[in-house]
Amino acid sequence: MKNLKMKSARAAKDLSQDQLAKLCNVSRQTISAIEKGDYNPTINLCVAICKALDKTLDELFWEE
Amino acid sequence: MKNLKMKSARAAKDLSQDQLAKLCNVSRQTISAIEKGDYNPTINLCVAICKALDKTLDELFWEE
DNA sequence: GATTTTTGTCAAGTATATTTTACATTTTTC
DNA sequence: GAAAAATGTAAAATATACTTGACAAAAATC
Repeated sequence: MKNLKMKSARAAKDLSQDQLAKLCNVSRQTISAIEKGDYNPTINLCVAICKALDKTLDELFWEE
Repeated sequence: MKNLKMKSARAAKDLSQDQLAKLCNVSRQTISAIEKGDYNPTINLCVAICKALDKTLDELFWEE
């Protein structure tokens, strides 16, 4: 499913997908696919995203 | 680096690598490699491991 | 101390995360 | 409302997560 927590955390930092992608050293398409919920990123990428957005793993990638 | 938090959470549940692997539907070698810190699992696998060990992502996979 | 269970590790193969290029659509800005 | 920026998406290629099978070493059990 879509990752709206990530999308809103990115909005809160006023970053485009492309800017976030560069901060994380991945392609824009990868960021897009993760927000869209298409796939299953690696933990290292999740951590990079969290650090770029000042969030933790539980805040962005945990569901009950 | 080694994931000692995961190793000790597994010990706390008295599970072998093989038993944890079965709970997560992966091979024992994958669990071994993650504990050893050799590589970079996907977030879905991390979540499966957390649920099997009654921990959250931050507890097992977050570093400052 | 012999047996069994658990763990480390390697090599070759398969599945899939991620990239690159590219174009269309939507949203923002002037 | 035209121009620019941001996003959705698709196909083909590449990198790497993960599997399978196998053997040796270490730790636990008797």
